[in-house]
Amino acid sequence: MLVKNSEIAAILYDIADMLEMQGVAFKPVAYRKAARSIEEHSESLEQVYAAGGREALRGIKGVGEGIADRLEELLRTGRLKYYAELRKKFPEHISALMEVPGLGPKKIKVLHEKLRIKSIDDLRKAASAHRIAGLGGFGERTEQEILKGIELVEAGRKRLPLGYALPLAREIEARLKSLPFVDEAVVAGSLRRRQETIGDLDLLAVSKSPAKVMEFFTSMDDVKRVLAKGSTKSSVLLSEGVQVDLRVVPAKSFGAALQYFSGNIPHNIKLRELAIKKGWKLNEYGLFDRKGGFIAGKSEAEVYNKLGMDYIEPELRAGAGEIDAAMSHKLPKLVGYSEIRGDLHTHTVKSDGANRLGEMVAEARQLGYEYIAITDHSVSERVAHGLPEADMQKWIAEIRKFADSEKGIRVLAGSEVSIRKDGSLDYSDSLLKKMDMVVASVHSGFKSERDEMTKRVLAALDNEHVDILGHPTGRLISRREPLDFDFKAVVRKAVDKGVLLEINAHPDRLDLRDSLIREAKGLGAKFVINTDSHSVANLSYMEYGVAQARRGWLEKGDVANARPFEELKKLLRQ
DNA sequence: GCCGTTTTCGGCCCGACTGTTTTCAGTCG
Repeated sequence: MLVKNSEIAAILYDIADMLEMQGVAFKPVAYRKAARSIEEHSESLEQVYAAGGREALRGIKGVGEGIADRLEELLRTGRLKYYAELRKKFPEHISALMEVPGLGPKKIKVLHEKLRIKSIDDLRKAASAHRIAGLGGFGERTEQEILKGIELVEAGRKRLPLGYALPLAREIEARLKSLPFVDEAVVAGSLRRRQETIGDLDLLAVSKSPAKVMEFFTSMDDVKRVLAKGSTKSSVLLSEGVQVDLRVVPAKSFGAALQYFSGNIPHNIKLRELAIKKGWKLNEYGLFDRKGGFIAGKSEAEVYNKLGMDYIEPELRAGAGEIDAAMSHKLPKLVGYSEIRGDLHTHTVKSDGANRLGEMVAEARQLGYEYIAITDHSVSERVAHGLPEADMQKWIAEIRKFADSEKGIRVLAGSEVSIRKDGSLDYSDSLLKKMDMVVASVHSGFKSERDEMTKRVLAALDNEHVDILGHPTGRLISRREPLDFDFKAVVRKAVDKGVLLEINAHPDRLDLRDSLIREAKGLGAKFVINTDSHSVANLSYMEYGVAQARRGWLEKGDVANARPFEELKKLLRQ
């Protein structure tokens, strides 16, 4: 029996919803906190429990005596009586109703009790038949909103990968900035934290004429529906199905508002609790003393400093220990977006890329890089036109020849070599030895058992020619689960053998994920941020990889390709 | 149900928007 963290979290969220529908106070918050922290925990609870028992479960934030009991039962038996009991009180599909915007536990409770509504289908029928308007607290409008809400649910609003959401948000930001009555416009929310996926886009603007800004925003060409429109805050749904929220504040509140709208929620709650302890109040307008006197708010740094801590970079605002670190002046000095000096994992038309060697190198030069490694696929990647041994041999020679004629940028010849089922590599040692750069990656057999996969990856790391472990967990965001292997064992081996762990910057991968980066750093690992580019345009993905590294608390010194070539060389295996 | 340089008991973030309301509850982020 295998229970994934995400499944456990889903059960806890479910419990929270049901408790809320029963009108239970505070417990829902506690269950949600625990669910969230389990979701974000890098190690599977099964392993946590196997290794450290109940005490180890208690060590997870938000898990106290009560929830530890629930988890223990769930992990031991695969069932949870408490959950089953609750489920009996509610129809099977009722939690689906929570997905409908505008419906929360209170309204759902009324709908269930008065109209016996227990599914989206029931809801649609009741609303269409006008049976909902007239119910206490419900009216004509609510009925219409419910019908629209059902449409939204069924259209399936998915979370957007960072790499798709950020350009879109920047485009809207630029539109706002171009307005004469807008003094400032910035991307906030989970986008500013550079979270790997984004639910909706949040923007913040400064203006003396908020009404005009609201008017412009809600009547943009690509607005499909206006979800809310107020004097300082509006939400719209764009035609491509993305929700965008915009808030306007006065200049003196800009810092406080930016702080507030950048979140995340646990981070903000902690800050406000700190303010309360000092007898103050923190909201989006500023930090205020007992009498309502303005203490800070113009800049974010001001707010953090007055609360007794160092400025915290947005990527760190996850409620994962950053506030304690900021108070004791122990925050990392994060690797900067402009500190990357090269890309060590790229493809060309020789295998499955879209651009030629010369074009890739020209673009790298354009980006100001000191070096780039060309790493086309190895033989067993048939669909990716992986090169047979002899062809790769020639290709390496060709790249070398090209490299010799290039001034001002170093071109390294290598390959992204597939790790076979048995842990051996796709090319002979004699060929690997000739390469400047060997990126070893798993491309097949993703479903292998944990032990087998662990052995496979460990064996690959034992090959003395491997420089980098490519996209280590193999996950594809919302499409493919990460490989199951003993992460600690793999990291320890990589550290021992001097293999760099890749942070793959492709928006669909972002692999390693933030929590694993942090864990690996704790074990002494060194990293490299690569784009895995299959075209010149892909080289710009580097930004997302750096964001991921920053979310993993990495400093410049942790990242091999933030170093000049001579230093990088020392980090690579000879 | 969780948690503690104000607490092992008594708190638990805060404000905008909406709709159905004559002063506010529910939802959302």
